[in-house]
Amino acid sequence: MSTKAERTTNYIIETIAPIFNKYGYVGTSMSHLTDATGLTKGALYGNFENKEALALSAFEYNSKKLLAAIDGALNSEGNSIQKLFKLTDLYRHYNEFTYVLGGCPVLNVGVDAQENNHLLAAAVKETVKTIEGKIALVIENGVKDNEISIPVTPLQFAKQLYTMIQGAVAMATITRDKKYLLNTIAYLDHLISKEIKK
Amino acid sequence: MSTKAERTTNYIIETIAPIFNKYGYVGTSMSHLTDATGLTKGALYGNFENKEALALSAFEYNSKKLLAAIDGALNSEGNSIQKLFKLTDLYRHYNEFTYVLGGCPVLNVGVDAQENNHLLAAAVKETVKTIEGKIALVIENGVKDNEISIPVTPLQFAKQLYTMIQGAVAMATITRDKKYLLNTIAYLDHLISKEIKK
DNA sequence: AAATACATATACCATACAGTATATATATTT
DNA sequence: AAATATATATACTGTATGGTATATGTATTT
Repeated sequence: MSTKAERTTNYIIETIAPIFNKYGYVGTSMSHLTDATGLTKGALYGNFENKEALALSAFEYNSKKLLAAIDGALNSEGNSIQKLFKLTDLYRHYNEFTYVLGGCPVLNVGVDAQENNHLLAAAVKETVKTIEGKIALVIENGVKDNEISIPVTPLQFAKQLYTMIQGAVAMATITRDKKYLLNTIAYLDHLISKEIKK
Repeated sequence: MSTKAERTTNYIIETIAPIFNKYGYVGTSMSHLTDATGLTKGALYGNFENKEALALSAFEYNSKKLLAAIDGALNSEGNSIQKLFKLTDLYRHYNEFTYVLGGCPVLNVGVDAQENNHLLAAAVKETVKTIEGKIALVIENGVKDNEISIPVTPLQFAKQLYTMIQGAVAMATITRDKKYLLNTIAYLDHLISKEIKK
């Protein structure tokens, strides 16, 4: 059984994660957090050193959820091509998926923290690297198994793929229009089935 | 000859534009702005109604600079394909271009203002629409002149193109690695010359 | 050059901010 | 159940925030 503090800590993190993600590091105030959690500053500062620690935990929480979803797609049954389709499927519905997270953590925190919190910015960079690595691994196996043929290295291709996906995420976020996701994913599915599949 | 206030107003806008773009709407404080301009709050509030008006003017200033650069590319001499290459050329060096603006205004303000300032968010949306329209026009003329062949409408293709570009901008911003821009632009140049050029 | 209009600086609001010391309440152990 | 350890609430820092009234300074007009 977990201690009271552990449960409170978890409750705080999952409650504030979408808030930091939506309003950004500077845009989120401690009163935002006390309001949302129904706890006092005493409770928050009893479980976290400061605002920065709260924001970092919030991002890590969202990042883990995202990475778990990506893992779910890329470690699913089937060959490499099928795994990539599972990934594009995730991003086809990324709007709904990220709703509870308060938006895309990579995009929101990545852009927001850039000049406002360097620890957060570094954490996002790390998440990006992890995601690209996961995609690259699937592609690498696809090449090994003679399912996939690409003109660049697996990591390079993974970066290209993820860049296009994040472009759709960015545009959908900025314009609040999920068609960007739908159309880009349609394009990527075409790319996967017609261009890289042997 | 312009009045003193006009000159001061212009000086304020061009000085604060990169600051708002870098630190965001909430992340930028009035003391940031007085420090950067060397002026007092009296001067700032004498020329602008409030912080929001300052931020809107700052974004409009950056937006105009961006649109002017895009116009410079798309209205250059040559056929439609050549114009598109001029556009990709702009984004190949987008890092250097946006340095004085404090980063990409579409990405930075688009993400930052989303939940923090709805007027700003709407202004970015408008800028996106304008950019997509400009690109679509060039593609439309290319189709008319029988230079270009695309499987979707010109506007749809323009949106796809801009989405990929903004993906590279986002990734380059988040990771501070301009290779994303170079590689994506290389891919787009290939796409233009091998896929859509007749 | 004097009078007037305009622009900027100063000094000040009230409020919100992140953070803390300490008291009170709640779990956990004995 | 009592004693102890732990967790949360309260009340309070000092500072920074956006914004303003007014005084001072600077252009522009006459």
